[in-house]
Amino acid sequence: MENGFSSPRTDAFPAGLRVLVVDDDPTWLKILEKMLKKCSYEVTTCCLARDALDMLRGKKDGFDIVISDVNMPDMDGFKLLEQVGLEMDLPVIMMSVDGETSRVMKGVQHGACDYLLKPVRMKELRNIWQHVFRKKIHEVKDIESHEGGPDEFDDGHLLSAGDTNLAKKRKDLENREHDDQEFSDPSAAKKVRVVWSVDLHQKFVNAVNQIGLDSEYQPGFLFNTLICIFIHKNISYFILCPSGDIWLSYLLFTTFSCHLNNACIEPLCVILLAEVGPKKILDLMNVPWLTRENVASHLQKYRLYLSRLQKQNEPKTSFGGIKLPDFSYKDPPGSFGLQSSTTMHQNNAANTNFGYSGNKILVQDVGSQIHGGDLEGIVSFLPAAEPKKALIGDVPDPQKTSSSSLMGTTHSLESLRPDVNYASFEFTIPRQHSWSGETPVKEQLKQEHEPYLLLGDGYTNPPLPIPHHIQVHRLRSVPSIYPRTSITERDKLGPIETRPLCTEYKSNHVTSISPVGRTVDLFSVQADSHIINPQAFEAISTITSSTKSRNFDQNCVNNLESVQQNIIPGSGSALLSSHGDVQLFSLQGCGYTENIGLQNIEFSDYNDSELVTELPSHLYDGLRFNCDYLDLMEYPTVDQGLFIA
DNA sequence: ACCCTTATCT
DNA sequence: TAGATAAGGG
Repeated sequence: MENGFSSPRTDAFPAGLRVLVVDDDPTWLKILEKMLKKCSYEVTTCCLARDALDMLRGKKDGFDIVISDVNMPDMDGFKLLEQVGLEMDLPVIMMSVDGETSRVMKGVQHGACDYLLKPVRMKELRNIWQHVFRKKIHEVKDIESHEGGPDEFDDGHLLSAGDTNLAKKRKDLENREHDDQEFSDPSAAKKVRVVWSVDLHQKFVNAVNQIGLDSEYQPGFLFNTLICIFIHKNISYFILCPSGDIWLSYLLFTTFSCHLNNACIEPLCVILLAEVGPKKILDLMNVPWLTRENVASHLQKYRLYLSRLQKQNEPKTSFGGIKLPDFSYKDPPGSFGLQSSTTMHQNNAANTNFGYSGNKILVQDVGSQIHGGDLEGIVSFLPAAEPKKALIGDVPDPQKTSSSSLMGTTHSLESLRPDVNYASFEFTIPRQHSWSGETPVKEQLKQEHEPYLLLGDGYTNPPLPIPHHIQVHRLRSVPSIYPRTSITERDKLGPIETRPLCTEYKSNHVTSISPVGRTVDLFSVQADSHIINPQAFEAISTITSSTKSRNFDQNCVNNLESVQQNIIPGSGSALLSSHGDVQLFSLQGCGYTENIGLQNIEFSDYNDSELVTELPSHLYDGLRFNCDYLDLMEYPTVDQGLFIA
């Protein structure tokens, strides 16, 4: 097509692809339009085949590709297909709810370049550009003399087209033989090394950063863990909501928030964790010819690069001048794998350096003065028994906490990989309670091999004035570039049996920090002299098990109970109760002898069986985060562009 | 079946 | 060295 992607000829080639969608069903039209737009395509819809034809005729070069339903009242889809084939050389994709071979064959015979089955998946739509692309390639080839063909694509990535085709084709092979023969000729098969130009790398980095920022709900995509920190009666806690789906986490959190709210507890901050994998990056990058393997490979190098970078900065890596224990007992920068509980145990004893590791974040209240090395008051956790499986039957002794209790816990999990995840937090709390989002909390996220047990000494802290309204002012998403640590067992959650009681809790101000670059200097964060509750964040350490809970109601109740039971006033250890997905930790600072007093938090609502419902999809919208959190200024730029070169 | 990470290859 | 590929694992 001469029209090619003339209009969209931009960096992001497939973006702007002009698609004409024809379907008599308005609902489908809408859906498709939405999906296509999501792919950054330029979409035109039409519910009548005739109109479609008219449009095409009247606007030659107006479209790059046509997607048409097979069954339409005014004109058979095949007929349309035929006409288009005759009059204009546009790739046409047919679709229908019926996958009968003969039909598909018919479509193909009539010249369809693809045949999609409804419901159409995003993936498929994302790939439709290929048809246009291929056509283009062929034309260029035919002309041969055109050396400038590739110029169409500024990145000069065209070279990899063949590779792309093959790669993509591999997957579609089963049902797309036709395409294969038609498009993957020998010449195209030549594989070309992908060159990660600065531009491309930038896209990569952007994608990484974006993960965790994109607030739109996409099942199984993006976020999957949420952490909420709050203080109650001078004791800080945090809730960990690991799940395969951030929204589930969010719902759980939301629900919990309501109770907190009732108890006049305000979350200090909310952190979202997201896993970053080649696939997601690839999707976000939206670079057609790139393959997952390409990204995976690059990601590997990137991680190495980051760890190198980190190592350089290591000496500086101390909190408030405190030298942190180093747990990376093993290995070089490259290995950030997750460790088994056992390993962790060992590590605990060992001293090593910081390292990154998946989904482990380190947040520290920089403002508070932490005494390095002082591990007294180690935060402990008490994984609660999971109702059903009771895998974690025994609650470790809070006192023993740390490694030992962890051991016990994890060991009881059979095949289940100890879904243990430690997180330490390091952040600066901007003075006051200005959780208004105006004072962005800067957080330094760090990843390390080991749970961090940083504790401060006891301080004498004035009681915290507790706001009456809980509001999540900040939501930070923190995509982890490092391998996941199985914080979650995604998708195993099953239907949520909870009902969001306070959807209004959705955050209004979400700020995010750089997912990746965090290592490097976020430490510059100012340590405000007026920390709200220094003691509160002395240390945080958490462990999470991903045991699933079936019944949120029950769990919540259990939670509460266990919390109340387990609280050991003055123990200085953290206490945790958990139902599979939400865990509550007390982060009591040393020297504090106050009871957690969650009595005020009522979970009774959960007892209402009527509340047990599946997560209504419409809630997603309601829970959609606002996007105003994208404060890019907060992004460290460390990694941008540094990698290359 | 799919995706991820790591190690190794080129 | 950078990127591809193979291997192992969840």
